[in-house]
Amino acid sequence: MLEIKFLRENPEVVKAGLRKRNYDENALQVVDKAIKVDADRRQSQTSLDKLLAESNQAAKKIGALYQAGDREEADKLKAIVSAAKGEIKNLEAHLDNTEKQLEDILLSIPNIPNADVPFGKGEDDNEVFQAWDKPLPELPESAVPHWDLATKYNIIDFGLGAKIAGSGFVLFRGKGAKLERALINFFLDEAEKAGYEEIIPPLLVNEASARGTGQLPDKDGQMYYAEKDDLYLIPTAEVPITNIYRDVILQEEDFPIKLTGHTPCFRREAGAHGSEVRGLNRVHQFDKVEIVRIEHPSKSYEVLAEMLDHVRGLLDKLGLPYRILRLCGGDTGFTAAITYDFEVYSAAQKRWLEVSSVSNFETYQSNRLKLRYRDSEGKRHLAHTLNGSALALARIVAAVLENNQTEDGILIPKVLVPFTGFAVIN
RNA sequence: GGAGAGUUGUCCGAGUGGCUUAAGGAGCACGCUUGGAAAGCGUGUGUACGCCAAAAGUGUACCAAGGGUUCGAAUCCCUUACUCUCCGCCA
Repeated sequence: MLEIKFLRENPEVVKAGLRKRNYDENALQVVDKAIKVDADRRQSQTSLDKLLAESNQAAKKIGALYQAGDREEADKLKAIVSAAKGEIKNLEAHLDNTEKQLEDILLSIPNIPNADVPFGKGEDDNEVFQAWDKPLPELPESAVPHWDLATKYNIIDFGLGAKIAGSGFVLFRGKGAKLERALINFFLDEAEKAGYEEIIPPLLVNEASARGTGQLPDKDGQMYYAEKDDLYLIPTAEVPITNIYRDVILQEEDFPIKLTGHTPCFRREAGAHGSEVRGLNRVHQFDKVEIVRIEHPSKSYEVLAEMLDHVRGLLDKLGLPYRILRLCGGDTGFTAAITYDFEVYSAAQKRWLEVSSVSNFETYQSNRLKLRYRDSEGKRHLAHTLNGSALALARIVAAVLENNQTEDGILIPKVLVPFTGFAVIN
């Protein structure tokens, strides 16, 4: 969430950011509301602190009086302090209430988009940041989408996924499973080469972690929730990995922090149907390798560019046609300051599929996480957090299967062959 | 799942209602001392939110978390989390 101090001092900057997210004048009032509640909060605290200071002093005096044997005077003072307790209780309740109200308001305000983020309402307004400038693959008439290839070669079974778990769950088998595992290992090895430390985190997280990275409260309902244990299945490795640094004060020399991890990702994604979501296009559980960076604010945009390069490299090596979108204000996620989406061309479906989303959250997550660093003068500042998919597996599999299909089978990209142990699925 | 013992600052560790402003030690930083270092000595050493134009300063809260008792709680009571030991179960 945004820092109240920033909001108080720069209300117009915040409003300009919210306009980019298509807030109308009426909705913008949330900013003034926050400032008003904050003023109330500070005033309440000042009064409460004063009362508490007085009562602390009185308590001390009572102790001294008892020790001096002056019970009468002590009892008199006791009566006075007791009488003031009601007012303290009231003020405490009021302060508590204002603090909660302020937090609710702040949680409802999304991150301020970076200046580079284009205006726009939805996905149609996203800017093509880097187009695919070579010809798109041409497949023969006989080419089929990946769900048909999956059945033809018996490598992915959607029916069994549905039988065992439900619609939206898939089962990989044989060479399909091996391909999935090969991609995971390839992505992890590439991340390791780029200097990322590999993490295997818990796949279930507590509420504090889900709040820390911003899945709660705004994305409640998109996560699977284990009620008996009050735990959430992770929608992305970003959640457990970034939360390593919840409530942490780093030293400047701890930067750069580069972490990666493969996890299954669980998403409820209610309400989608049709060909858009067929096959692997949208599933409840998919594998993903994530890269996470914790950075000094002065470095975060440099690092963002570096992350884009890393993802480009992966797709180049796999030989998949891709383009990069810069998301517009209306499509940029709640917690991100800027997001670049990578889309891969899936030639049989003739569709672009999102396979990576790389974002700089600036201080929005770190403020929730209380993730800070100490500068050379010993002052504390919020760090910047960034993350990106490198990459999301299911859709990559779809594109690899479709784009590389031939009469004689599906050709495995060269870089993957050492990981799969076979060069063709037939 | 059952029984018991714990959780104090950067770390170790004392602390059973007011002489605690959290003892003592270690670490760290700075200074003195030294040819230089070690030892020794001295000083300082957290987080959050207020007040103040700001710095200086100052107030409040924080002894796992949240509630409660009391004029006053690290200390007493309740709930929860986590750690350890033993038993049970288990890949």
